Parts: sequence; C-alpha cells; structure tokens
Amino acid sequence: MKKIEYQVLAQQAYQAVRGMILTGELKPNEKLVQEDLARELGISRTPILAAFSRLERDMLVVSIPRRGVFVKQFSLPELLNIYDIRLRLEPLGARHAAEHAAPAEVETLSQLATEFVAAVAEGDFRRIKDADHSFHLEVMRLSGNQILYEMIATFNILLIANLKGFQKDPHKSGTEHQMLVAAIRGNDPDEAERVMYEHISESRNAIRGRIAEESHKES
Amino acid sequence: MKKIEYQVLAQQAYQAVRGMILTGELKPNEKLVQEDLARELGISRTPILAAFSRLERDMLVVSIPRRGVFVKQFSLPELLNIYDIRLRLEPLGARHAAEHAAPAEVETLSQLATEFVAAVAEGDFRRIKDADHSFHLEVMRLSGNQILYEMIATFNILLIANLKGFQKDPHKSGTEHQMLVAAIRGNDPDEAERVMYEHISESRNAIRGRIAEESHKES
DNA sequence: GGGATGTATTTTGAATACAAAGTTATTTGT
DNA sequence: ACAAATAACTTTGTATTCAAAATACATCCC
Repeated sequence: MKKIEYQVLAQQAYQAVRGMILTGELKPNEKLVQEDLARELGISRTPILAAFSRLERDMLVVSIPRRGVFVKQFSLPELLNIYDIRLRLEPLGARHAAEHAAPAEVETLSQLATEFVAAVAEGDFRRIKDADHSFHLEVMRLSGNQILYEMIATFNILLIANLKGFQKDPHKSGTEHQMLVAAIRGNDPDEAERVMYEHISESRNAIRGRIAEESHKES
Repeated sequence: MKKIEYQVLAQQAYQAVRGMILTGELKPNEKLVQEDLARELGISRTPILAAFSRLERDMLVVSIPRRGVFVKQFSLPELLNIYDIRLRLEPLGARHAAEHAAPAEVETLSQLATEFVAAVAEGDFRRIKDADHSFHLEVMRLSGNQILYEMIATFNILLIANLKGFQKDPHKSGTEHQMLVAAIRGNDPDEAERVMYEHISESRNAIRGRIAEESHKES
C-alpha cells in the first residue's frame, strides 16, 4: 500500500512564505498582508493564519495584534546572542554525536563535508550556505537530541535570512568540518566538542567585529 | 494615561489550555477536541486553532494532521535531553547576568531567592515550583539575551508539566540560589557560571538516576 | 499652509458554514 | 459468533461571512 504524503495547506503556506523570506522576496520589516498572500497562493486566509503562527515560532516574523505580521529584522547584537547560544549548544551536539554515531551515519556526514568543500571550490555562495546548513544539522541529528536538532535548525534559518555573505573564510570551515568528521568517526567526544567550539567561535568573533565596526562608524 | 491591556481571544485560549495542561486537568496523550474547548471557553474554534499552534511551538502538544492535537508526554530520556540543553544554556545566562546586572535588578533577584527559601520552609510544593521557575527566569532576563530567556521559559514549563515532585533537595537549591545572587551581585561571571552549572547538574543527575531505576525494573 | 477632526476604506480577528477525512456503530454474510 | 463491509456520526481543515479596529484620505478650522 502506498502512503500518500499529504500536505496540509497550512504547511504549504508556511513553506511558501518561509521561502519568500529566505530568498529576500519579502524584505525585513515588510508587512505580510493575509489576503495578498492568500490570493497569491490561491487559498483562503485561514491556513495563512496558521502559517503565521509557525513563522512566529521560528522567529522569522513578528506579530503585533490588530496591526499585522512583519518580517523580523535581527540586529547584530541579537545575532550575537544567537551565536552565544550556538556556541554552547553545537559543541554539546558534536560531543554526543561522537559518543554514539554509527559508522554508516558517519559516512553520510562525511559526504556532506565533502559536498561543502566542493561548494567552496566552486565558489557558489548559495550552495556553500546550503552545504554548511546541511552539515551542521546532520551533526545535531547524530547527537540523538531531537530538541537540540530543532533549535539549531531554526537558528540556522535565521542566520541565513539575516546574514549576507560569510562570517569567516570558507576554506578554513571546510578543513574544520573534516576535522570534526574525523573526531566523530574516532569516537572522541572531547575533540569533537573542542573542534566545534573553535569552529563556531570564529564566526561569532566575526559578528563581534562587525558590531565594533558599526559603533565605530557612529562615533 | 493608562494603557489598556487588551488580550486577543487566541491568547486567552492559549493561556487557558496551557493552564489546564500544567495543572493536570488535561492528561498526557489526551486528545484536545476543538469544539469541546471552544464551548468550554465560550468562543469559536478559530482562536482555539491559533492557540494550538502556539502550544505546539512550546512543545506542550503534538499535532497529527486530520487526527487531532494531543497533550505531549515526554519520556525520561527526552527530559534528560532538555536537561543537557539547560546545563549548557543557564550557566551562560548566569555569566552574562553577572557581567552586567544593575544593583536594582540584583535586588529583585535577591527577593525571588528569599521567596524560594520561604516557600521551602513552608513546604508548599506548588509555591516552591513557582518560586524556582521565577528565580531561574529572572536570571535569564538579567542576562540580556531575550532569545535565551524565551527558550528557558519554555523548558521550565515543560519540566513543570512533566515532572511530578522534585529532582533534588530544595533546601540545597535555596542555598545555591543565594550563592548565585552573591556571585551576580559581586560581578563574578566565572563563579556565577560555576554555581549555576553545579546547581542544574544535580537535577540532571536525579533524572539520570530515575532512568537507571526504570531500566532496572524492566530487567 | 499646517494641524485637527471626521469619514471612507482596508485589514484584521472571530464566528459560522461546508466538505472531506476519520471514527464508531451496525449490519450482513459465512 | 465473528469478521468484513457499510452506514451513521464526529471531527477536522478550509472557506466564507461579519464586526471591530486600524489606516488612509479628505475636509474644515485657525
């Protein structure tokens, strides 16, 4: 018997709107008008409303009662806050991944690391971001902590939506990804945690640098 | 001029249902029937639907399309996953609170620590849980990281809804809360982080103990 | 001309209506 | 008597309708 993968309209609406935000079709602070979106997607306003709730959960939009829903714009300090959290959580995930990843799972991860390096070699920004996203997410999946996985997934989406360009040298990232794969393959939790910490720490410092620049400009 | 605190029905429904889950009026795995809730609250199904979305975001319910929405039941391993995350995040919040909490804010926190001790002295379970919740949340608020605050708020709610009784000696918790206040007051980030880590670590170990018991019983 | 006031339009939030899927109960055949 | 099939009913998901609030616009007054 064939299982029909059936999508609720609200789900489709959620993905459609999220896509529009990620591609920049919907700009930060832009108001999301229910009827416009409903007409564009060819559905009624009801599923749009449900989609808004999920987007708010993902922190991609902000809802102000009786005023509307707006694409959320993160400030650099807010992004730094997110990095502070990632810097604590992703090393945890890397540790647990190293503790109990099966060989087959490590191979999948290794392929994602290879894809990242390939994307860097090609220089395709979009592809690099996607590969990075997939790699980090796969590590969290291997950690076995589902809640952790979902939290990092959300943060990654936010960073993609809010950060143009890269935070650090992608070649260096590629090397670090492969070091992490090695640590997980070798069941070395301490090393996995350390590599992930350093890896994210540098991106975080890049954001700090940007904040320093900004405050310098203002003075 | 007085600001009118106006509540959207969806918001009210959300709080009402959340309360029912926290008090145990709605039991784990129980199905939430839209119309029953709507009738009980004297509103239509539409705001109930929006409330469901928010409850799902808070992980208090699980939605299965075309089947219904059910009160989520966490297993002990899942609760341990949550503790693993708290163990990484709350020390971070304590550190940042110690870095830049204003004296007036520290006083508010100190009062919450006192209230916790008073609740322990009285022995009122509900009051102890509330005081603990308020204290931990206030530390996160003082950290200045809004996202961190919201994440911990959600986790606390989950733990309240899923853990009956305490994880550790509340008298010990009271002492640790006051040690933390001292560290924050003295602007000692390292000490604040260490105290919070130890504090949560013990609760986490209590959960691990419970998991060990369970697996022992089965054998 | 600039600001305040009132009116029209738009947009949201909630209630109701309806069709499709799921659940339960009943019937039918062996 | 039991299992399969079917009918009756719930319940969900979506659309539509309606009322209240917010925004935009025009008019009036100074």
